[in-house]
Amino acid sequence: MKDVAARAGVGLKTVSRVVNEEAGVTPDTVARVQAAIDALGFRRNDSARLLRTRRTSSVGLVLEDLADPFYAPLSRAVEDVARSHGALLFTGSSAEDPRREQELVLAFCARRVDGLVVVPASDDHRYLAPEMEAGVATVFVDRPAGRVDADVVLTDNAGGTRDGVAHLIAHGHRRIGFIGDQPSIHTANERLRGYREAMANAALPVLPQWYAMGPTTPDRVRAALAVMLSGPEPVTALFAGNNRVTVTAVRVLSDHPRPVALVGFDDFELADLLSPPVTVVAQDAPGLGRTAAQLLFRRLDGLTTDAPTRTELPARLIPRGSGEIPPSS
Amino acid sequence: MKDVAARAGVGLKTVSRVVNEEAGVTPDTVARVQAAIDALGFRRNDSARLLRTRRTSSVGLVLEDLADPFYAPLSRAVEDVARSHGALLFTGSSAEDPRREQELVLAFCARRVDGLVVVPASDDHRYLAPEMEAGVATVFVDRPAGRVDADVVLTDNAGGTRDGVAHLIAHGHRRIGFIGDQPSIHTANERLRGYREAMANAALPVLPQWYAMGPTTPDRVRAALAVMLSGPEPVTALFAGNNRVTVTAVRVLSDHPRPVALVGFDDFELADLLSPPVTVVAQDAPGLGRTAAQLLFRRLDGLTTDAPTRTELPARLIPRGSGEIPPSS
DNA sequence: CCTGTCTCTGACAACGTTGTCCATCTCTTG
DNA sequence: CAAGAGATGGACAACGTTGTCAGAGACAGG
Repeated sequence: MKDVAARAGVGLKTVSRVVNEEAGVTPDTVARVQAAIDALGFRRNDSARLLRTRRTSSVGLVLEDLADPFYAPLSRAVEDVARSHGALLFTGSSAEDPRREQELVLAFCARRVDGLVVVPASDDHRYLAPEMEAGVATVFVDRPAGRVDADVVLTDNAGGTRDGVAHLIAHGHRRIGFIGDQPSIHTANERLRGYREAMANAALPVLPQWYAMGPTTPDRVRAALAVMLSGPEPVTALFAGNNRVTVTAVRVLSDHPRPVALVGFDDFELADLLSPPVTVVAQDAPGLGRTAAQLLFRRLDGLTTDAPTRTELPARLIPRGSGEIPPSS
Repeated sequence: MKDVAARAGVGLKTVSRVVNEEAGVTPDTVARVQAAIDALGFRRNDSARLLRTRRTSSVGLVLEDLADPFYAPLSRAVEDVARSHGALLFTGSSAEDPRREQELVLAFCARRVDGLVVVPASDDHRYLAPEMEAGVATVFVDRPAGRVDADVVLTDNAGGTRDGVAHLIAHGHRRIGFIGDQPSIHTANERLRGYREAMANAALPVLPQWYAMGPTTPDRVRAALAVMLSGPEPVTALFAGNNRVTVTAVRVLSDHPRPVALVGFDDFELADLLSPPVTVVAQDAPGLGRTAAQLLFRRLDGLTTDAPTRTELPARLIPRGSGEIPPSS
């Protein structure tokens, strides 16, 4: 910038004015400065600029896995909102590791991002309190924040599961299984709760061998399914607590002698091409991201200074076939 | 930092030394400073730090769509490499729009990223030349750079397609269709070339109605397929030029009276669960990202100052069933 | 006790911008 | 013609950090 000023024969501040398109510069001078800028290939250093203005026009996004088909559209939605507000996006994957989450968040804060969108991997975010007090707007998405008061955008996991299980009950099922993720994950618990509620609403018992919570690796899911499908009171339908469970269940059930109804939480591409097409309870991943980001910018722009809010987006049942299979004994 | 220094009763520089764990500070002083840091909740401002050190420890990633199932793993791989080098990642989606690509790239450069990984949306990157000269390491991935000399990491698109089409030929097909993306996209052209070469190698003719290039929306693909499958010389097999084409083709072909063999470029989740399971030519998306990022950091760390390189990663044929269907007339 | 060496510490400038404030110049108006 | 107003331009400090360099003690040796 110094060089540009020298070459154009003007003061430093005048160049700054031209670069920022401020008023009060003669067209003639503007042209001279512009020429110098082009000649020198000058590009403003935003780090310095932002050091001065104390706004970085960037937000940080921490999620579990950038490559996960559920989170990828979410991050794209956050990006789109950020772009429309002229902000750039830092992204990072926590890989479900609380330490990595914290590292990323603090690294973003050290870069002085204006705001954060976080899919929590931990249940204790007190480490964020000083940052939030210092003015870093923060929105948690998909899972609630832990021990800190902040905006939260969630899917109605319990409600969605309730609907899905009720759908199975409406099709005549009485013995329904549930396989969910580790109980340490909030959404997994909520879905289990929805399952229990739906069963209770229909005055149906839940046998201990009918539900399983834990890591959703294929072999664990297989094992859990084997238990549910055998014994004197085998399930005639399964609610799969997430994507990975659904996929494994499809594989297992296609080899099973008896047809078993299936509803899965989370939609996935090609669900309608499988045989039978898979009935799912779909979350609105882009909606989560969009809502969270919009909330964030509303705070950043000072349009909201209300107390933190909790938003729940509905999940939508999409009947496709596998959830409408009648019970068979 | 000033506050910390005041509170600890030491000089500014001493605090800086403690924060950076530099040697030459009495343990006693370190403790005092550390206490002040904790008490004040101080966190170093990296923007300022990096303004001084002229290294931002961040890289920018521009790709077509963060939410695309092909690019998501690629970006995750770039992120992992960046993390292992202590760098953070800016991401942005160009949405296949050259103007957006340039905006993003220049915004990243204004932030003074150390390096860039770019999936080009344009075929002219001369605008990057000044930045690269100024020291921004740049690697292009998935598609070659335009009018600028830089590192490039590609998939062997032509070779992969050749293998896929040869596979169909080996299974007895003589009339093979090809549906690809817009000719303005480099990979689409390469794949078309591979198709032509494979046919030529087997001394097979390629009728004009057997191949189609253009936007890969479902209805256009449907239309193209309808043409190929009708007439006096209908194709008995199809090579689908990308993911979206494959999916649409699966839908159309499942309704088709005559079985038609199918090989698709790009693997996708659940391809093995469809009936028939879909034979694909799989790219190594994480490999592309990893290779590109490693190349980037090798340059950043000064381990390589050679001329820009061109790396081609092989594509791998995965037979699953749909590509092994014999011709039927 | 003086000198030299070594260790620890701090003052100061610099990084590249922008905000503040003042100087100058050119009009307009009384 | 003087004075005021408005437009234009520049000097300087500041943002929060680090690199450079020199000062202040401590300690050993002559």
